[in-house]
Amino acid sequence: MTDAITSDNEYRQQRLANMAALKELGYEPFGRAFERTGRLSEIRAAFEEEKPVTAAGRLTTIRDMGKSIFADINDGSDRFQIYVQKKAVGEDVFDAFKLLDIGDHIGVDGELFITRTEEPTIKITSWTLLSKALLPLPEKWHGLKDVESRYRQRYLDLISNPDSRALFNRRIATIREIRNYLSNKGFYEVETPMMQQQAGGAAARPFATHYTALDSEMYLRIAPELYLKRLLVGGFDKVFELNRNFRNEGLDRTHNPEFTMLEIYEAYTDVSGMRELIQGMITHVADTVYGTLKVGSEAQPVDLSLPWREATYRELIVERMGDDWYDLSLDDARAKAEAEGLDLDPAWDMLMVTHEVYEKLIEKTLQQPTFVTRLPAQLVPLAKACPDDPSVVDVFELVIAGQEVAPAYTEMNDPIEQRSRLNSQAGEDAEKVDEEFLTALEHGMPPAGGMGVGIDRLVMILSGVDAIRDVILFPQLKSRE
RNA sequence: GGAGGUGUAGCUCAGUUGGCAGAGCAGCUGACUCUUAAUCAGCGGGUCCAGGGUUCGAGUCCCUGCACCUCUACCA
Repeated sequence: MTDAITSDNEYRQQRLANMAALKELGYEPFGRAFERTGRLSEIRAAFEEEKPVTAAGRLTTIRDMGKSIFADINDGSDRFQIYVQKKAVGEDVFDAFKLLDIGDHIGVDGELFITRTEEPTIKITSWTLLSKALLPLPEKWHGLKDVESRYRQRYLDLISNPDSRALFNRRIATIREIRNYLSNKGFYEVETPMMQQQAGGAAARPFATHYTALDSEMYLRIAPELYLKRLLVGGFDKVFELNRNFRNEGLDRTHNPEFTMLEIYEAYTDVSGMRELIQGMITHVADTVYGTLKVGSEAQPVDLSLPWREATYRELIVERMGDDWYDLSLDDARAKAEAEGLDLDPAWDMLMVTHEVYEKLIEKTLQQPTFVTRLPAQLVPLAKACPDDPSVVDVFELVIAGQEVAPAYTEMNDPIEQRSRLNSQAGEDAEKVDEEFLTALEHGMPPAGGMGVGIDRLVMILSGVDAIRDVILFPQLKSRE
């Protein structure tokens, strides 16, 4: 099955024979550029009976009626019916057409008409072979269901499963609309290094590689953050980067080792500026791509109507675990959490127990968009403290459909404080601290709000799919050797 | 890392108690000038994921491995 990619079976033999026969008749099996009136979707949109058109596409079905043939071609924009009549094209051209197989790319000249069953159709006068397909397509009715084949041979999935193609069209449109939105707000899109001497800006195991010319170890970035902040120092007041991050960690339903991340930084604002921005951005995408603010799936409906709920971390904990939660002794709190079915590490303190409650019992239940604010400072070492309470930080986590979609910070711009936090984070690996970044901060980074948005996850939530592999064209899979 | 599930024709799937390997679509031959999952008649097509084992006999039972899926654990 999936490993028989170039298997030499009867289908391939038959198609090779058809190709040889066509060659014999003067048809070049692998053609060159072919000028068409337009995409099939454009031809359909400008349909006019008796209008001459030139079109191209892949043959997807053939209905042979004897002296006339109906077939469908598809160019990725649309499917369109063509009609080949022996009387109209002549016997030689007609007989040669019968040597075509489903999957072949052809170009056609003809005239538009509407059949008795009211199907817009091209009645062809001539056709050209553009590319012979030597292997068959998946079945027309059931499509390609085998999950592994759908990922490994995504092209077959895209050809035979219209839902999959539609989902990737939405992903493409989502990314385009995010860029439009941010560009219209005056943000500059920048590109910063994906290969870094130190993989900073997040805590994750990086992929390591070796740069031969410099004879040095390099890492694929786990986040662009530290470079984007250098640009804040350099005078870019509104920047974003929308591109790939790489993390050398496990694979599962919601994690792919390379994933698409949007990071946004804006000078002279703070976390509340980010809140306005993300609400505007996501509702813009929903409006323009989905045409509605009611998105997600039937099982996981999401209503993006504004305003979105805002709740402090503490409020959510108390709401779930009772007014007295923060007055309980560690033992009593543990007992209460365990009674809720949580499995707690004996070494955990109150902070960790409480956070386990948040992650396991609360976050997953936040179906509608919720800004969780005022997180404990210990959990978020790189954000600024709230002015009225240094034990909590001025951040939010936007949670939708039980998933963290966008964390935002009022960014740390004090180089002294930043250095001490990075040092304590690095522990004994002092060389892991990005000194050049700290130097940049000492030149003065304006106060700023910053935010990260996991694009794959956003697409999953808006489209209501639950596997990240379904929104990444070529997800990571193990080698089959 | 752990547990469970799946793997059969190009594709989608059946396969009973261990007893000749099945269907639909696709392919091939033939019929058919408005079909659209075209229809009708006929014909081919298998490394049953791989490797061992049990048995007179294994797609089916046992062991090992591989891939994929789900749950779980780890992962700021």
